[in-house]
Amino acid sequence: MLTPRQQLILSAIIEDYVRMAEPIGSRALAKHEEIQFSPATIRNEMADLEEMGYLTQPHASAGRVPSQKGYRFYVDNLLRLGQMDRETGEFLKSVFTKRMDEVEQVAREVANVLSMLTKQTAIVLGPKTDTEKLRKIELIPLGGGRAIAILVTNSGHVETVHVRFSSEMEADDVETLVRVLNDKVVGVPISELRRTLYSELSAELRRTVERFEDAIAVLNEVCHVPEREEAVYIGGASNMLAQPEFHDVGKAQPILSLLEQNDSISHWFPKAEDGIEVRIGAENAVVELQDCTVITTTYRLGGVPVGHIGVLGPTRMDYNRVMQILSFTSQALTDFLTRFASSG
Amino acid sequence: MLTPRQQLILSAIIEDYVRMAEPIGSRALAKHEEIQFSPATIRNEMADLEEMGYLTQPHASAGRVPSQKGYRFYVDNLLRLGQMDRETGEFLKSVFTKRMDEVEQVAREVANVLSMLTKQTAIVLGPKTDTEKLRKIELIPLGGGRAIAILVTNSGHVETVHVRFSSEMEADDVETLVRVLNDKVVGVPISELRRTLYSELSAELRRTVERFEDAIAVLNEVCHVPEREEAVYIGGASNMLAQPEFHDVGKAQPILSLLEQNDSISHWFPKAEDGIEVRIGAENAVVELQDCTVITTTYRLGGVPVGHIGVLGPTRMDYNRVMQILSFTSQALTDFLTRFASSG
DNA sequence: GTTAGCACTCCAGGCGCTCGAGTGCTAAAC
DNA sequence: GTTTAGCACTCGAGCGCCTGGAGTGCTAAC
Repeated sequence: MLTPRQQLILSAIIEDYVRMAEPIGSRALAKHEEIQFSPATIRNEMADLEEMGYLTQPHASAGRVPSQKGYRFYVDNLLRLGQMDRETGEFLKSVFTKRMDEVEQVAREVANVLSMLTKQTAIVLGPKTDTEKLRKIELIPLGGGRAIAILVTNSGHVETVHVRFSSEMEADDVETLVRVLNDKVVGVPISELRRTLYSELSAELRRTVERFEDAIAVLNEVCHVPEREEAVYIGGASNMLAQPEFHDVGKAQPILSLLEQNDSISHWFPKAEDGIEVRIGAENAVVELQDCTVITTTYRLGGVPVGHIGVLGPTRMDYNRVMQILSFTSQALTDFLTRFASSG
Repeated sequence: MLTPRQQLILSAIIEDYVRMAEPIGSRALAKHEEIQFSPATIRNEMADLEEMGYLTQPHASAGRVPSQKGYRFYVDNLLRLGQMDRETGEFLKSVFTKRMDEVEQVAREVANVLSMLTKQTAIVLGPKTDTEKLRKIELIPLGGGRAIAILVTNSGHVETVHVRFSSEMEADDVETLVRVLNDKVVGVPISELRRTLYSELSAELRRTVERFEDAIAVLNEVCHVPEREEAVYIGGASNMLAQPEFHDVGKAQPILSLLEQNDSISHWFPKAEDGIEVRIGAENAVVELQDCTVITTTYRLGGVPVGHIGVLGPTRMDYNRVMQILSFTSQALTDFLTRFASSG
């Protein structure tokens, strides 16, 4: 375990390094107000900290740089999440007072604001609409064996899905199908869609619809909706380039390229159910992120996690500030969605 | 005017420079098969070409680099758009044989494929849905003075818009409104929506609907649909970083940052109505693109331009190949949309 | 346990050198 | 007159050298 003094020094090194982006020497540290000992003492402690793996030295006559283990210890034990500065709080609050009718717009806005405030790359996942209940289904035939199914949820979210079937359906059949669907399916959560449709509808439809197979085909494609990938919104990917660690294009390119593969993001994105998750360097599953930190958290609707927000940057990151901002934003977004859903 | 020999040399320099990304010297040029004169002759011609502004020299003892004027002359006079290589053609064709039900999916796919094939950044705008005709309008009340209007066009495109009004509307009124809307508006192009609604509906609604103001509020918000920005899809923005001219992060960042401002893109994106448009360097209106070339073209639906595709990269770009690919893709996309619309 | 002092290490950056690629010019060849 | 060979010249990239400064580890004194 680290002595209080070692913890103090580790803290100071990390906080300085996050600001300066350059190795921190003993002399510089000694200038801190809260550090009352001489450079020599600091040097001794630094040597110990390095031996224990919390610090590294880029080369013999340079200052010290926090290792991943160092950051980890800092995040786990040293960080005291204080109050966020008023200004940022006010600003964040103001963002959610705008009129935003569509969830998509909200998510985009959050991604932008997060990236602005942190000067890093922000990622917003979701919200999942799985748990939302269906309000209405509409089926619009396009002719030529195609149709669009439109699903509206309680909160006013709209999903559309194109369906195909082998032949023309009779207008009567379509009407019947829509009526039956709406009878059975309104109030059912999207995630339950498949089960409900199969268990409750088959019999009914077989009786009432002439072209039974087509009706089933329609159902089948409608059932793809709950299996869709979560939507992904990215803000400030170019902020990556402003970080000194990515001044070398070769370092930055794989990461930006990773961010372009939208559908892979939800695979490596840490999705803790609760609280704030911090993945430092090699803790990330993906090779491209070995020198990055991803901090994420959840936002909720009706107490249930429905999506995630996160910030991506170099391991040299202002953990304190980013965690404060994420935590605040998550709460604000949760509140917003709650208002949104209840008024909708 | 340039002599044929000067044109030959300019061509060769550009084509070599596009491949090598390094200044081209007289010796290297003389190795070309189609160039039959000695380095000394080439040097003389080069000096002339430089004097006329078609070439520049990074420094006194370096080779020559094409200037913007040089590229412009090349594109206008020297480029003979030949046949695209079979392989690329086949690949592009295969892309459009996939099942793609939603225009959005098609656009995304095109952006990705274009960026892959050109190894540059690809941009897809649109398609505009302005000229599409309405097939159906649905109005789904959400309670609390909110509702969703769902507009389905002939081709199966779905637009949704959230509307608010001062108070509850009666269920009867909603029903009436929907019925009247559908009566009057089916078959009308989206771009004519506002005009049609105002000229044909006011009177009718005043007679039939109880809460006239609310109905008007709904119409008003529905009318925002045709005024929406065109959708923007970007593929391969990170390819930018692979170009040697953007190995300096400071050069690349402003461009990537520009690409992130989605709504500004349609302002600087060249939108020729016809043929292929090439904007070289300072021909671009935006400062960020002073060292870039943007090549764009149109795709159509029913003979009318409905959107644009383009490729963005450094001025040192394989104009020939990119123009071939864009031209082919534009045609393929036009064909696809035509099939899409006629079957839908 | 802490600190002052000192010798040591190592990198960044400036300087000078060389090498090679490429030029422009001149004069000879065609 | 046009083309080409030859040559002197220029310039930057790359390498080695040096120096200054920042930072360390160690030792000895407090």
